[in-house]
Amino acid sequence: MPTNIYDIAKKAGVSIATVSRVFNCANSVKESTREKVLTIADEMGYHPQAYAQRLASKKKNSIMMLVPVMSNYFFTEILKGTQGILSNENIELNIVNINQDQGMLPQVEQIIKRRWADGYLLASLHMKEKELEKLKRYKVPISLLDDYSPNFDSVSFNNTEGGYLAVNYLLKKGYKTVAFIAGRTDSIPIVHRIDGYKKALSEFEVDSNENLIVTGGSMERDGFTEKNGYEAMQKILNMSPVPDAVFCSSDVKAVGALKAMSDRKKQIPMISYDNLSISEYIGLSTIHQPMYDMGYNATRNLITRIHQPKSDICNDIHSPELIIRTSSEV
Amino acid sequence: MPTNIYDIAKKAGVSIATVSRVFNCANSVKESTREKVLTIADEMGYHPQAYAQRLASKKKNSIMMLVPVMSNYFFTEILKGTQGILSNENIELNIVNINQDQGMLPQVEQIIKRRWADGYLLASLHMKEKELEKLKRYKVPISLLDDYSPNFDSVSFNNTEGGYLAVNYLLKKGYKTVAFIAGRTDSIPIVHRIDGYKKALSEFEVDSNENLIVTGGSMERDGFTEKNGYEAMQKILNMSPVPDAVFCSSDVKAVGALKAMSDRKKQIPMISYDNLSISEYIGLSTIHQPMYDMGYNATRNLITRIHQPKSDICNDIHSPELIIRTSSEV
DNA sequence: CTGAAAGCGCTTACAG
DNA sequence: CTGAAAGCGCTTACAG
Repeated sequence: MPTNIYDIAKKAGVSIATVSRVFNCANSVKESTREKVLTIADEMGYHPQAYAQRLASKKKNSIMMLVPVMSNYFFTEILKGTQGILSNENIELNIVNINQDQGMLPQVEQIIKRRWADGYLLASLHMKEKELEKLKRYKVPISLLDDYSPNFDSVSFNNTEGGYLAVNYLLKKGYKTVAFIAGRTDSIPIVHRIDGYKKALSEFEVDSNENLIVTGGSMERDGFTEKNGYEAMQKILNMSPVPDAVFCSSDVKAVGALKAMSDRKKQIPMISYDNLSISEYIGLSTIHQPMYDMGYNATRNLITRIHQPKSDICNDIHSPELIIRTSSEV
Repeated sequence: MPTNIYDIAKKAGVSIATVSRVFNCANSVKESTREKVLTIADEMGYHPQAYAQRLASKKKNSIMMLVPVMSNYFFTEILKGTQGILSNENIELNIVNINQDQGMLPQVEQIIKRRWADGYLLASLHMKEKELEKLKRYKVPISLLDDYSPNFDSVSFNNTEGGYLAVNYLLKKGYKTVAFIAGRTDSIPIVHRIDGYKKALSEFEVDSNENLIVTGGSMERDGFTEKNGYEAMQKILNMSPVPDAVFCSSDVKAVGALKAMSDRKKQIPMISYDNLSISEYIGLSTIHQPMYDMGYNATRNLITRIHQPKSDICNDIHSPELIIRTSSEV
C-alpha cells in the first residue's frame, strides 16, 4: 500500500500541512517535529508525489529538451553543455524525441500543451518560421538551439561561413574541383553550408556543378552515419576525373569516407564538420563548432527567460573555426 | 490565461466529463459533440495537463531510465535499443542522470518515491546487492541493464568471458606480455574483465603482473575518453621492455591509444571492447557487445513487468564475441 | 510554530 | 450518450 501525506501526518500526530512544510523546507517547523516527521517518512518510504506536488504548487523546476535524433554524437556533445549548466541549478531535465518525418509542429504543440515543463529547448528542429510563430500563442518560454528565429532566444552557427571556410581553404591550396558530401539537402544547416561552398567557388571563379554534391544511400539517423559517408566517398572515387578534394558535412561521415579512401588506396584531401572528440585523434581537418558552449548557452537562455519572461530576445550566432589536421594535407 | 477543462466545457456547452471523455477516447461520445469539443480545444490551445491527468487517473505510461553518464557513446548505442521498442508503444521515456560520486542509493530512492514513472530502468549503475535489496520495498517495476542481480530482471554481459576471449587470442598468437588499459578498477565490469584477463594468463602459465594494468590520468566521464586511452598507452610505451600486446577496456580509449602508438611510431597489437559503430571503420579488433539488443531487451523486460508484476524474474546474460580487424594484426 | 480548509485540473464509477 | 460529484495527493494563504 503506497503511503501518502495523510499516513505520515497521522502517524506523526500532526496535520498534513506540517508534513508538507517539512518537505518544502519552507516556513519554520519545530526541529523536533521536523525530525519526527522525517524519521517516519523514511521508515515508510514516503516522499511527496511529483504529480500532486506540481499540480498543487505550479512550481515545476523542470525543462524539456526536444530533439529529432537522440542517438548521435552531435547530441551527445550538446547535452554535455546542457548538463554543465543544469548541474548548478535545481532543475530537472527531460529529453523527448521528435519524429522529423511526421510533422513536427503537432508533436511540439502537443507537448507544450501538456504543460510538462517550465520551458522548452528545441534542439536542431529547424521548424519553419511560420510554424514557430504558432508556438508563440502558448506564451511559454522556448529557446532554440542550433537554429535561428528573430522571435525566440536562439543559439546557432553560421553554417554558411563554415562551408565557406572549408572550401576556401581547399581552393587556396590550388585544388580545382571540390566535391561535397551533403546529406538531406532539405536540411537547413546543409543548405547554408552549400551556400558557403558555392560562395567560395564563385570567389575563385569556378563553376559549381551539382553533380559534385553527393550523399550516400543509407539514411538511417538522417544519413549522419559512417556508412553514409563511406557510400558517398565511393561515389566520388568513381567519378572521372576524381575530384581534387572533398568537403564533408560531418565528422561521423568523414570516418566512413576515410575508410573508403583507404580501401581504394586513393587519398584525396578532406575537410569535415563538427570537431567531435574523436576527430583530434584520427587527424580530421574539420570545422569546429563549440557544441558544449552552444548547449550551455541555449539552456542558460531558457532559464533566464523562465525567470524573466519579458527580457530582450537573445540571438547568439557562433562563428565556426577551421582546424587543420592531417586529413586535408595528403 | 491558460485554459482548463472548465473553459472548454463551458464554451462547448457540455460537462467537463464529456470533455475529458473526448480526450481519452474512452466511452462513446456523440460524433458531433466530439468534433465541437475538439474544434474549441484546438482554437483555445487546450490539452489536458499531464500532471492533473496522472494524479487523477493513476495511469502514467511512462518509464524512466537512470544512467550515470548520458554523454558517452555506450549510452548512445543502448538508447537506440530502448527507442527501438518504445517506438511501438505509447510510452514516454524520461532519462535522468545519477551522480556516481554521491551515493547512488539515495538518489535512486528519491526518484522512485516520487512515483514519476510506471517503472525504472537502471542502466550501468552497478549498485551493490544490499542496496538493490532496499529498492524492493517500493514494490515498483525495476529492470537492470548492463548489470546483474538475482532479484531483478536484468540484461548483462559476461565481462569475464570478454576479457578472456581477447587476451586468449593475443596469447595464442604468441605474445607473452599483455598490458591492460583499465579505467576505474572499482567498476564491476572492469573487475570482471580483469578476471578474464587473468584467467587467460593462467591458462598460458604466464604470471600476472599488476604493473601491466594501467589507466590514464584523465578521469572525466569515468575515464572513458580518447584522452585517457592516449595517456594510458603512453605509459605502456614507456615501459621497458614494452609489452607485446595490449587489451583495452573500451573502443573510445582505443582511439586515443592508437594515436599514441602512431605518434610514437611504435605499433603493438591491440584488442579493445564495445564495437561502436566507428570501430569497423577504423579497423579496431574488439569485443562485440550487442548494445542495441541489450537496450531493447532490458526495456522489454521492464514493460513486461509493468504489465505482469508477478511474472518470473528474467536474467539475460549476453555472451561477447571477438571481432578481429586490423588493430590486432600489426 | 501549527491546523482547517480551499483549491490545483483532471478522471471515473454511478446514475440516468 | 451525458452529467453531478467524489476523489487523486498535494500546497498554501489565512487564522491563530
